[in-house]
Amino acid sequence: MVCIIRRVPRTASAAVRLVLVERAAQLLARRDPVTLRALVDGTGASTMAVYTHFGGMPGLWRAVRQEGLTRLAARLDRVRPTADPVRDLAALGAAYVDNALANPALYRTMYDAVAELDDPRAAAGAFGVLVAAAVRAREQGRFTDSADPEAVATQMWATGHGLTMLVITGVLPREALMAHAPAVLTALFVAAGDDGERCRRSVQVGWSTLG
Amino acid sequence: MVCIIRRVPRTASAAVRLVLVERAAQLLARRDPVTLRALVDGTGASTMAVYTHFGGMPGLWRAVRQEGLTRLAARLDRVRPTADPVRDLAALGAAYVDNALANPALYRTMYDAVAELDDPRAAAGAFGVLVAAAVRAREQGRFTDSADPEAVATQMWATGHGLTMLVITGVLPREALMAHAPAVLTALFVAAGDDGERCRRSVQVGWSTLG
DNA sequence: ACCTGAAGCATAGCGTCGTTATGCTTCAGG
DNA sequence: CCTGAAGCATAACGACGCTATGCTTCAGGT
Repeated sequence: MVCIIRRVPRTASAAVRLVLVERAAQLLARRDPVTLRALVDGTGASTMAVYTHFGGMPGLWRAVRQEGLTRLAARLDRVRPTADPVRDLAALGAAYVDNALANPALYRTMYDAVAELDDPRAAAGAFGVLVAAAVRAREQGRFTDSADPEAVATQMWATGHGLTMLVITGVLPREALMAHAPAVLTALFVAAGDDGERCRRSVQVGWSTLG
Repeated sequence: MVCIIRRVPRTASAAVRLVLVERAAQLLARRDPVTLRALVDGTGASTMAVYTHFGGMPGLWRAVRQEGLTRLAARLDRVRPTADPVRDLAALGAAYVDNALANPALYRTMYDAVAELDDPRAAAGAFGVLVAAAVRAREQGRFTDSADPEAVATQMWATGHGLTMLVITGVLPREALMAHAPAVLTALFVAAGDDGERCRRSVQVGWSTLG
């Protein structure tokens, strides 16, 4: 029988991977060019490390996108559900934007080729949190029965992504995001069936969790 | 007195600029890497042409972004205003999306650094068309007096950009755009004050101009 | 206890990238 | 006719991603 399990290398291979990905995130945050030689300069490793662990720069970028998605998922997990699912949806939107503004370069990198990820289930998981909140909103009668939770989540995602990108690229100021995001979310939730004034209050409470 | 007006060079300088920018757009559309040497290979010019006319690759990218904006503005100009301003807003959204899907690589390039354009007035002009339609909607009582036309236009832009980017990057299928865009637009216009059913009809008519 | 073979890594080099220095050609203005 | 600046071709430079090569290390079999 062929041994499928790869033997554990003497230096924990996963550790080198983490160091390189984190260094890439550092370079991105510092707006430094993420070059092969700049990556390994700080770690003491040689350029070959990128090829043994990632198979080349495209593989490293894939890992970096995965890291961005992991941070996003962790940030969304910090949003604890409450009795008000519409507030929760707004809070998830605020957390999403908060994460993007905290790591703008990493956020942009994610969407360079988000279609090809190492682990697509991580993306599905993060999106599932949004859908789950929308389902609860429908169960509690805030959204009409004909409202599709996946559609609401998709529209939230798309609008949030659009506003976030325009702010990150410098087209719109940060204040514009704070001004428009709650308004757009309210419009979407009201269209899904929520009562106008009640929705406005829920969104305001949920969005204010951003600080 | 010093002559400020530059003399006309023997080969019309503007022509070379246009050729190079168009070649860049070709390479982008063909998904070929836009390198300095690939640019000049087809034109018979040498690499120096890029430096005499654009001062380097960043300058060329600026010109390419401007070209993308010009095409977008031309596409939006083809939308003739009607008696129904809400229909017009939806038609402008459809034209925007149509242009982006026709030139996806050029569209992405535009937003790589849309904040730094050669001629920001071109962007303001294209955006102004959107604002003007929103103003007409308010004047005709479709939107409430408290609705801010610029806010509606900004929210339309952001949501359209988000949906478009998700489709271009391959996250969402094209059908998703056709399914969600009219719904989001309707939600925004209803939030601005339009009547639900009337808005739905106007958006459907305006969006259907996409074909 | 020795041998074997694969994995991890350092070094050196390749081709291509954007960029620049240099010199030739062309032509308007005096 | 002379002068000087603009446009362009050539060649070269440093930095980039990538790869070929050989050394070191150590688990697993005999």
